[in-house]
Amino acid sequence: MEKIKITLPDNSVKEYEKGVTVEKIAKDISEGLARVALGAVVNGKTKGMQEIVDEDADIRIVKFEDKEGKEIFWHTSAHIMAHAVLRLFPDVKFAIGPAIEDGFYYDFDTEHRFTPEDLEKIEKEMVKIAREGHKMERFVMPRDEAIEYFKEKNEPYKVDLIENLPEDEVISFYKQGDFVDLCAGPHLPDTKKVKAIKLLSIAGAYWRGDENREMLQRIYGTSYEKKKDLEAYLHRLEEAKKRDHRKLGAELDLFSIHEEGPGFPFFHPKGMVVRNILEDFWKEEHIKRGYGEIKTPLILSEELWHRSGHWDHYRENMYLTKIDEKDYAIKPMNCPGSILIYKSNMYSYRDFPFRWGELGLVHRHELSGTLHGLMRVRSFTQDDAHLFMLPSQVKDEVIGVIELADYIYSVFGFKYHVELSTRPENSMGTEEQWNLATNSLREALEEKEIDYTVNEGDGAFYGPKIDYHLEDAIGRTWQCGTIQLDFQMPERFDLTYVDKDNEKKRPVMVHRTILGSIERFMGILIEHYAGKFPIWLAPVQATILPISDKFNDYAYEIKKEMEDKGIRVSIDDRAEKIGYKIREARLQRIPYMLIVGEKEVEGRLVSINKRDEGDIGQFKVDEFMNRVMEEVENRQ
RNA sequence: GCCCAUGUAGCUCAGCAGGUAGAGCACUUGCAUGGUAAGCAAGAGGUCACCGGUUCAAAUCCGGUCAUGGGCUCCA
Repeated sequence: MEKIKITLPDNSVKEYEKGVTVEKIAKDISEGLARVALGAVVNGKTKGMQEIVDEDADIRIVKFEDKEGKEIFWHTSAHIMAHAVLRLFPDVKFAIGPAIEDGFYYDFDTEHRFTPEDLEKIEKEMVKIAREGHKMERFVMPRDEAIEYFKEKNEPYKVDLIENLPEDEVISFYKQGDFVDLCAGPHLPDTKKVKAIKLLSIAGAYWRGDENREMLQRIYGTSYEKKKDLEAYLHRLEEAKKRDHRKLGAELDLFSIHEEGPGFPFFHPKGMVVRNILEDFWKEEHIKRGYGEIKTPLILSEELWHRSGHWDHYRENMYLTKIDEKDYAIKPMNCPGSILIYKSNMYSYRDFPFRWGELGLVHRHELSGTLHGLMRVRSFTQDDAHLFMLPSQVKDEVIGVIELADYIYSVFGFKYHVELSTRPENSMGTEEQWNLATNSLREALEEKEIDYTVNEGDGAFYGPKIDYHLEDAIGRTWQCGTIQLDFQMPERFDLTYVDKDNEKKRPVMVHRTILGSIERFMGILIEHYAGKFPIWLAPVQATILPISDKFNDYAYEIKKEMEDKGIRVSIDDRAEKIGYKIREARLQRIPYMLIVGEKEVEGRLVSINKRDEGDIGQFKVDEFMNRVMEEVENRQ
C-alpha cells in the first residue's frame, strides 16, 4: 500500500496509508480531541470527517470553536433544514444552502409562502431529524448521471448548478436518510451534534443573485451544540439591536427621517454638533496634508453629464430638472465640478500634485428597497477629494491617501477591511488602461502591506477602486472610504498640463473619500459607540443637576463659566427629584453629570457622576473644566 | 426595483368574531424641595398611513398607493 506523509498540528510527521480518513487521523491525535473534532484543514482546504486524504499534507484538526468548525456545523444544519422542509413541504425545489457568518440559510422554490408559524414547525422537524442521528454519507456520481438524477427528481436548480460546474470537478453528494443533496462538503459525521436550533427569518433572494431570474424564498437560521450557546448568541443579537443607529438617532435626538422625504435625513441640533465636529476634524487633517478646500454647485447642465459619461452609465440614479427650458441634473458625484475648476487654469508639470477636498452634497436616486437609516440614503455629503497628478506621482499619492485613511479610522478605533474592486461590465476605457490603473492600486496596497480581497467587477465605471468597509452593530459591513484611479475623466474633459518638453500632456486623476459619506459614517459612529460618544464628540458634554430649585442660581452661574470655556453643558432645572434627573441624563448617555446641592454651593464644587463609572466624588469647578478641556484636546 | 412582514397619540404597544378608540412613558398644570436610574394627582393629546371598495355601519374585511423593517439586487 502506498504511504503518504501527514504533518500534524504539533508539527510531528506521521505516515499513513493513502486514502486514510480524516476521522482516523483525528482519533490518533488524541482521544479527547477526536471527540470534538469535526474535520480537518488539509493544505488550507477544509475537509469533513468522512473525507479521505490521499496526498502528503499539512493537517490541522478543526473543532467546534474554529471558524472552519462552525462552517461545517452550520453547513450540516442547512442540510438538516432542507431535509425538514422536504418532509413538511414535499413539492419544494432546492437551490443552495451554505453556512454564513453566524449561521446558515437555504434557498427554496415553492408555491407555498413560508410564514413565521412554518418556521416553528420546520424548527421542530429539524430537532427531530437531528435526534434521529442520520449519518452524513458522501458519494460521487458521473456528471451525466448526476444531471439525469436531478432531472428525474425535478430539481432544475441542481441541474443548473451541475451544468455550471467545471468539467473536471467531482460531482459529490451527501445523503442523510432519504434526503440527498448535491454538495462539495464537508459535513459532520452525523446529525446528532446539532441540538439547539433557531430559524431567524424568511427573505426573498434571486436565483444566482440575478435580479432577472426567479425570486426564491430564503430561510435564515443558526444552530449550536449547546442550548446555552444559542441563547448567548440570541442575547448578543438583542444587545446589538439596541445599538441600532436608527433607534439611538431618535432616542438621542440626533436625526430623523420622514415619510415626506424617504432617504433624505434631517439633522437635529444635537446631530449637527457631532457632524460639525467631524467635519472640522476632517478639514484640519486635510489642511495638514496639503489639501485645499473647494465647493462646487449642486445643479449642473445635462450636457456636462453627457461629457463625463454619467449620462450613459449612471442616469437611472440621477435626479433631473429643467431651468429656463434647459436640462440640468442634480449632481450624483462631485468629480465634474472639480474638473471644471481644473480647467479654469493652465498648469505646468511643476504645479503637481493638486489635492482638492470637497464636502460635497450629492443626490442619488437609490432603489426604494435599499434605503436604510443613515447608512443608505438618497442625499448625502461625501468627504470627497480629487487629486490631479503626473503619472509618476500616482503611487505616492495613493499611499498618502491610504495613510490618511488609516490614521482617521484609528482615531475612532474602527476596524476595517479593504477590497480592491476591478473593472465592471458597464465601463469606459480600454483593457490596457484598466490593467495599468488596477496594478497601480495593487502595488500601493502591497507596499503598505495591507490585507485585501479582490472584488471582481465592482469598480466604478471610470476606474478601479480600493474600498474600505466598516462594520455596523450587527456585523453588516458598509463601504465607506474609497480610492478610485481614473484615466477616463481627464481624457473626456481634455485635461492637460505643460510638461518639461513644452508638450501638452494628460494628468491622472484620483477620486477618494475617507469617511465615505458623513451620513453613513455617523451611522457607523453611533453604533460603534452605542450612543456613548467620547467627550470630544458628545453633543452635550456635561449636564448640571441641581438637587432642588434652591440651587438653580448656582447651577446657572457655573453653567455660564463652563460655556465661556467652550464646554457644551446643559442644565436640568425642572422641579424633579435628583434620581429622576440622573436617570434621564443616563439615558441620554451624557458623559458627565454635575450634581449640585448645599455642600457644593458652599465650597464652589461639583459632585461628578461619570458615565459608566458612577459617583467619582467632588471637584472644584476649575478642576472639572480643565479635565474636560484636556479630554477634548486628546480626543478622548 | 423584487420577495415577505408591518403601519393605532411624540415613543412602546393593547383594541380588531365589523357598532366611529385605550394603557404606560413623554407633555401641561397643581401638590411635594427631594442627595445619585422613574414622588403623587389631574389635564391635554388620535380624521386608527393614504385612497377606493364591500356593508345600515370599517381602525377592524377586500383592493391599490405610500412609508418602514428583514433580505435580494445595487452602493458612499
